[in-house]
Amino acid sequence: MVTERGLKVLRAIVQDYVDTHEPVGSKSIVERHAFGVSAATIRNDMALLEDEELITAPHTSSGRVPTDKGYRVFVDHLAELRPLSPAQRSAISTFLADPADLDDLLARTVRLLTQLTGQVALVQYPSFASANVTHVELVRLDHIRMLVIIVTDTGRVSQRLTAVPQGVEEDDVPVLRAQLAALVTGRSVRSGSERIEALHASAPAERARIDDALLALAAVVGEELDEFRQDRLVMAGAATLAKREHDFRGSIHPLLEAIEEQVTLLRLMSEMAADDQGLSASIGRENEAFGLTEASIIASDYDAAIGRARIGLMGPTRMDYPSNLSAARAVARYLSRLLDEDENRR
Amino acid sequence: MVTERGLKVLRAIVQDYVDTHEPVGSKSIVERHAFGVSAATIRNDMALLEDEELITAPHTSSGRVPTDKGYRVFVDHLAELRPLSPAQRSAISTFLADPADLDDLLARTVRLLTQLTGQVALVQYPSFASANVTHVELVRLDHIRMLVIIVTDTGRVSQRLTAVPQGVEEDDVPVLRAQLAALVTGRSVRSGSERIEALHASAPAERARIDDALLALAAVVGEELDEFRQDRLVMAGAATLAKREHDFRGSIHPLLEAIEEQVTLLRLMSEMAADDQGLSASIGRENEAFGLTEASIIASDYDAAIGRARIGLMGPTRMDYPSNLSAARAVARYLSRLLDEDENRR
DNA sequence: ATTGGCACTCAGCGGATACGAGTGCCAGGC
DNA sequence: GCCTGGCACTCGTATCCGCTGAGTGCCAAT
Repeated sequence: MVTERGLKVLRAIVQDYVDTHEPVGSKSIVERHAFGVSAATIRNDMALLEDEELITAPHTSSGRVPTDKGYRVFVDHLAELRPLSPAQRSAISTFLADPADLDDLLARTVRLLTQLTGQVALVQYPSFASANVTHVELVRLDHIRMLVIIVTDTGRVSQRLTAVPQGVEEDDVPVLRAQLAALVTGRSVRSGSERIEALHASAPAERARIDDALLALAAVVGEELDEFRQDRLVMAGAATLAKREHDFRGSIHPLLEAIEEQVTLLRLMSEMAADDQGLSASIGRENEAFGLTEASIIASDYDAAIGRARIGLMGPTRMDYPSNLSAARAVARYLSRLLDEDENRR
Repeated sequence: MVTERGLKVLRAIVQDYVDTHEPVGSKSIVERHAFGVSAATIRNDMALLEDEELITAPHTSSGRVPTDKGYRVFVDHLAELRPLSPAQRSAISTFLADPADLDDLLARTVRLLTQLTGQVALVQYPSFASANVTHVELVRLDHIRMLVIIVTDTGRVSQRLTAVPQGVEEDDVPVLRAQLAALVTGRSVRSGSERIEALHASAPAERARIDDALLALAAVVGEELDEFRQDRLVMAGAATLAKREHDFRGSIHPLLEAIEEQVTLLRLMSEMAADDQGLSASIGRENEAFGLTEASIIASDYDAAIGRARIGLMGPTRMDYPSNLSAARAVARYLSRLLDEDENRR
């Protein structure tokens, strides 16, 4: 069992270690923090913390370093986040002012986050899976080339150029357009995609009555809708890793891999359990299943009109959790507000 | 003046150094390469090469290492590129088979290149500046939200969701569409963009006669066209850098920076002068103006229907030029062929 | 429960030494 | 005139050694 003072000692160790990047000893603790006790007492507490595997000594007779478990307890018992400076607050609002569209907003958010924290920033797109299709547009470019455009109520637009081998006459376009629209407009992306799948899976006899061109176009629409269902991620700040590679036991390779393999990070971010404030952290070896053992990821939920998504930060296990959590939360809140306004304006 | 054998010695030094990553001495040269002379003779040649600043000794009495200038001479006097292995050849064709569209093709190309060479791969999009606008489509989503779509003859499509504050009635859409089309269809991206600029710069009296909605939409079209004129780049393989950071005098930071700052790399790639085969290389300090001094970039032109563009590789100055140049050339040729076929099919 | 004291441990540092790969130069040979 | 073997010399790297100092664990006293 860890005592009250034991927790304070742990906190001091984490803070000092994050600051100095050096194992912290009992003496330096009493010097830097106003504990009312002597170094020897702290030593006793540290021995207990070591029993609990919250801290560890890199070598006999050296200062102590928090273990992953220690960081975990530290984060869970965080008294308070470090509030943002006024400069940081104003940076958020100026940086995110007047976004052109969602892409632009999230691109700026990710740059803002990496600038505020110096860490790799991750911004997850809100999922479009539950968005509703409002428009399907069909444009005939020439005899066989058609342009299919899909718009959802969340403002996402996607288009796809496709070739219809059997060719399409200009006169047929309105009919095809209406048929496609009947298939998916007003429906959610998910259900639209399912209907198209059903269409292709239907009995040959039934399918024979359907125009081949329609079938081909519907297939394209289906593919596009499936793309809507995939989560997306934008990132920034990878360059900052190079400066601090010794923070990652020498190799930033796993981190760069993860950055290129967006899928891993997406899964990781989705699986993290958030607290009541929407904040979450995954520390060190807790990420082992995702190929990361020397890195921590913290994330904060934000609310878009469509649903929740997350923004996150990835950095060394030994990161400044109070500041980073606080920055992530502040940006997430601001983002939610912007997206709500946006929703109301429509 | 460098003798014939001097050149052979330089070649041996570059090859061995790339292989072993260690300064190469006169003795090891006569061992590994079938020179018909003794180590002392090689030493004399090396002294000459050092006078020409093609090689240098890291410290007195150590083996020699090629200088940037040495690599340059090596590349310029490259007798022949190392031919690709059959496995590599077949990898190219299977990897690039049946691309869905240009984006897909280039995304695959970049992954292929990084896989073939283990370097960071760069693929420049062909410039759309000289493409011609074939369609402008206008879709009314609701009273104020309009969707503008632009298609070029090169198959690139782009769309933009925009709000027209004064609102647009459904009945007005065909007129507006026709007016926009008159402005830009059939014209090149460049000239279309210029006409729209002229429209906005025209005298107030004249502009007063133009519908406000049209002006707003034309502005959006103009912005999109400008975006067509910007070059784009896709990259892959950044993760491979981490393993080899000591190849870059310790810091891969400038490289990661360059990767995040795509603009720099784009400029660098555009400014490189290609030889008659379409190959080019920029070595070490030759890239100083772009913030890179420990890296080399090699590039190979490829022909898209629209015009030339480049694919490239970025790696340590001490890279395997014969193999990498050869890989880049092979992929570029294959890419050109695919894009030509594509053109013919239309 | 806390404290001062004390013996002990061990990483890091600087200096000394040995080693060896590689060079430059020279005199002699083809 | 070019090539070669030989030789003295240089200097980076590895190794050992002893020292220092920060930090610990434990104990007896408060």
